[in-house]
Amino acid sequence: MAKKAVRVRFAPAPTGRLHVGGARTALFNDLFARRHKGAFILRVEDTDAARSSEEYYRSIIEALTWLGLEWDEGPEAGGKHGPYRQSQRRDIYAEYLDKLKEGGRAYECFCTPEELEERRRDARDAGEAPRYDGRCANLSPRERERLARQGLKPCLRFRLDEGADLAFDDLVRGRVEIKAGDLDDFVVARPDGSPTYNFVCAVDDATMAISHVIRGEDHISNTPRQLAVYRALAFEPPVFAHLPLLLGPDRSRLSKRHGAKAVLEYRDEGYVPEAFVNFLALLGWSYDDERELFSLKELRKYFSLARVAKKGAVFDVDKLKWMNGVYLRRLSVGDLFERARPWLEKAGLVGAEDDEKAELAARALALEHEKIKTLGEAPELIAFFFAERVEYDEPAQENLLKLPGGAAILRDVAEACAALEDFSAEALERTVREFAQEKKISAGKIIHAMRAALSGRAVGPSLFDMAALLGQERVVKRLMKAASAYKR
RNA sequence: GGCCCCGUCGUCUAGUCCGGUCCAGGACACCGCCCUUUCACGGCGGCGACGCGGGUUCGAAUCCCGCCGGGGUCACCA
Repeated sequence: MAKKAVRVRFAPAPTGRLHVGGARTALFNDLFARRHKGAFILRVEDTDAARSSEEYYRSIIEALTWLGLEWDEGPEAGGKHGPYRQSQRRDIYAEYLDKLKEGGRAYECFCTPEELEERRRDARDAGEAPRYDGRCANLSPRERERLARQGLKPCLRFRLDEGADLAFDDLVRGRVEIKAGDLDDFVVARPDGSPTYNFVCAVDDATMAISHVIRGEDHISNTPRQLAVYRALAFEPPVFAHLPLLLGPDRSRLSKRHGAKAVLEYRDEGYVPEAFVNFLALLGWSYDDERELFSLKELRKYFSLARVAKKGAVFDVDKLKWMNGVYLRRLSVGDLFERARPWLEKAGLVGAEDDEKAELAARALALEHEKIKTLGEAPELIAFFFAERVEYDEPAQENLLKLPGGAAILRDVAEACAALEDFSAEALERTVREFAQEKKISAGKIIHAMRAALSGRAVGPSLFDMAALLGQERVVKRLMKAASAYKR
């Protein structure tokens, strides 16, 4: 048997922004396609005109692009199985809808949404499964005519074959057994003729020659219905792989109620795509018992559905943050600055030009390199280098107070600094240590007080590096300022 | 409630198919120590899990049965 070419798709509905769950699904599709040298198709499921918007479509594309995913066919990429927006595939659906009708696999149903809703409620109250009872399944032509004359517009339902075995072999979960008897005749087209999800999904996957449908576990229950459509239309069904869901801290499906954010929000907070993708890949997939750092390229080489877990995974921001730090640390100081630049500009620390401010920011950031976890933290980490006046936070004030000799000592330190000809970190350190010894004060105390005076904080980069970067003038000024603050 | 899926440290997971090498390995988080001018980085160490009950077996996280727990889904939304 000739192996079918691998073709997978990611099919978002542009009714909202791309969230982490969707991003993970898209990523796994990309990885699977690359791993098997197949094609990755982007299909836009915009049949719900009321809820779909061009703006959401744009933002989804933006998010996928940011992640670094690449699709071979899609609305803009083109391809020979297009169009790739469902709103432009009406003719195709109409054609297959006709086939369904011709084959007697669809029938008109005159029940109104209100009636159906009521029946569902009753069934639920009676503790029964709320399923369509098939009352319109065998309407005679005369009855149909009578109902139509009453002004009722029928929708079209799929006629399920009660005896059909709709089980399938899922690449992640193994065999999933579902009997047709557990399902009801579902709607394939609304009264206005517009087709619904389970129908278009099957038709699209078939006509786009999709070989593997990789999607979230929440679609498992739709699979038998789609299988039934494949069968009725004599399509060869694809292989299915249902990914475990992404969970919130309470282990229910991740949603906005858990503060689940859109992918682009993570970008805006300063997470880098290489870390985000790496982290996402590990949510449900693993390589072995220890390796967990992978580039997109490596993921595309190693990914395997066989190693996808069945259990849902909780999205752990702490670990994402750690991983982001790992990737940030791997950057050269120049790259780190360039990537943090948008945040620095937004905070007003640097301008668009490469001037002294940019130079200072780049060097300051280099001193905070091993500490930064997200690019969004960059401004607050180095803001004190730019501050006109230093504000002392609580711990800083304490360190200032803990300095034996207080203001007088600080003034002496300032003088010593002012007297330096060579204002390098090394010279500075030598001077301060000698000074400490001379005054019989622990170097640590002086260093802590100086850090407080220079940055207003108790934590920060190596004091001498930071002082050297600040420059003699500012250092002396800030030390004197801190000394005078004691009197208050 | 029906149907479907899932169940190893707090979290992500390795191991489960082919039972012994697992008194269960790695990572994040947390705690301690070291390095050290603080924080961080790094190093070392610690805490911490096979949901429960039966069975099969010389031996079970791994096989079988039952139970319990969690989740998903039941739209003219996708």
